[in-house]
Amino acid sequence: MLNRVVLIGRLTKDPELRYTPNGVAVASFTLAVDRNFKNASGEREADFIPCVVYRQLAELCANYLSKGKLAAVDGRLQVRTYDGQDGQRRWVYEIVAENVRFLSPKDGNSGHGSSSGSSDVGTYGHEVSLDDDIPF
Amino acid sequence: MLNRVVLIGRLTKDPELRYTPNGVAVASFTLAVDRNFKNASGEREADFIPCVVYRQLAELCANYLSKGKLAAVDGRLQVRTYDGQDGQRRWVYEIVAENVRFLSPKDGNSGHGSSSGSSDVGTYGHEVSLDDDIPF
Amino acid sequence: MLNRVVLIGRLTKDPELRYTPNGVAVASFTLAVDRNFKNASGEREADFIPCVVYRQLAELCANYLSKGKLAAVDGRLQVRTYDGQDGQRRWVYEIVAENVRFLSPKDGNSGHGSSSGSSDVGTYGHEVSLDDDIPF
Amino acid sequence: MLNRVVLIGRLTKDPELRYTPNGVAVASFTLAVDRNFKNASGEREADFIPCVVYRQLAELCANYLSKGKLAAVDGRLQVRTYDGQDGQRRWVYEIVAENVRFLSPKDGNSGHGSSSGSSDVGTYGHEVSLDDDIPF
DNA sequence: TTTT
DNA sequence: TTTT
Repeated sequence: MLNRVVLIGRLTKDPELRYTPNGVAVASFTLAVDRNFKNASGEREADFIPCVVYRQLAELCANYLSKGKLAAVDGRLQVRTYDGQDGQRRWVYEIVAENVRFLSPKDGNSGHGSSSGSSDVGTYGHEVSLDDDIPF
Repeated sequence: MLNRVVLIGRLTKDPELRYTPNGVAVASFTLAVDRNFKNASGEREADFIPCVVYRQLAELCANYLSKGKLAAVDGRLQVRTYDGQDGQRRWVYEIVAENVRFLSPKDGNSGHGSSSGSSDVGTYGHEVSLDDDIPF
Repeated sequence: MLNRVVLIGRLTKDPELRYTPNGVAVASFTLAVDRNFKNASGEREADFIPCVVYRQLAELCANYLSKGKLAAVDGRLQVRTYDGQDGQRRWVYEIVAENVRFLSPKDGNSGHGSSSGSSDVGTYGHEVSLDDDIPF
Repeated sequence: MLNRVVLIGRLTKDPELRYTPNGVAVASFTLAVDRNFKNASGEREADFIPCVVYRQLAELCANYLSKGKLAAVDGRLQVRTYDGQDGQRRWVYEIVAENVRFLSPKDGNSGHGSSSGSSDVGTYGHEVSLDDDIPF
């Protein structure tokens, strides 16, 4: 009926970009979302939450996001089921992202690779949206 | 950093109520959350999403909810990990509910069991909250 | 950047249905959303939150919703500004609903009008969606 | 019944910190939340959304946030009513924040004022939470 | 009264 | 292992 998820976290790796047989872009990545409480031994753990994105937004994610980048994901929690090679049924939980916001400063063009870690000064919280020109 | 989930769906079974060794009530149930699109064969599928609730709210859920009842859950997605008896690492995904709203009419007192299915006329969307008297 | 609102409440009146000059249906209604805490004098107050819906969903709301009905709204908070006839600038806050779920049992066909108040036994939590057939 | 809002935007000004007669800290600020569509003249507008925060989180906001900073707010939409000096009833809409995430890099200590605009390299998306040590 |  |  209603299924709404909002996450803010950091990518554990660079996103993976694939294409479906019919050519639809699919990006997947995992967000490390820090919990806001500490465990028994005083450490702050994180939930590692898989996310998938489709179409144009997938390609934007593959371009703008990389390991360690901060992102906000707005979507729904989807549960898929499949039968493992051992005959066991497994469940896959993942967030199907409808919107992704890139919250890390854009990497400066200082010549090295995109997931270089320490980023130059740049803008962030910048606009990358698929909903352009659709007032309602 | 931020982890927020809101679901509306129906309980697939009566909730299970347990207590931790230190006496904290824990209720668990699965919500069937209908998707708002149909699959290739024209059927509307559902995501089956496990939820847990703690303390007083757990006991309220055990009292008010039963198989087939409609409920709204507001909480966060938590991922736990454990090692199966086959030496394989498994992941458990579940919504830790911070608020639960009971959206089905209260069962009338027509004498039979709680998950009797067809419920009498009653009120619903009624208030059951743990946050009473806390203005902010 | 990100603007997400989920509400569950009851309609304070029947929805109003209008059409823009270019023929787009617009439904508006106010949800009374009970707070989950009590005020100083022990009463539970509600927030009265204006909502607008466009296009096909507007017409569904006009058909399915009426005063007192329970509904869930998923959308964004929008702030419009206008200048009053007294030369004062005013602000309008409203939820632009992207999804609406009808949580009250459907009115039975007992012959009287739609906002008759006491509803017959019926189904509820039923599916009314615009997103049909759009898997992603 | 259920009232959940998540926003990401930039502060239009430095937060204002006050104290209630009984000594409760209250911070207020407005978030400029860019819309993800453009208006008729091709510009991207923003919704300006007032937020309030209480207690310890208020003081954290006053310390960490300033004009132009990016923040995420998780809370509820509250509507207050008051009668203006002109005898007219007015409504105040504001987000009562239950959690705030600071998404801008921390200002470096380069000696100048806090809202100096261009911030030095620093960490961001850092943890500032009131929920520490509360596992559930 | 509005931010990048 | 799944609900209306």
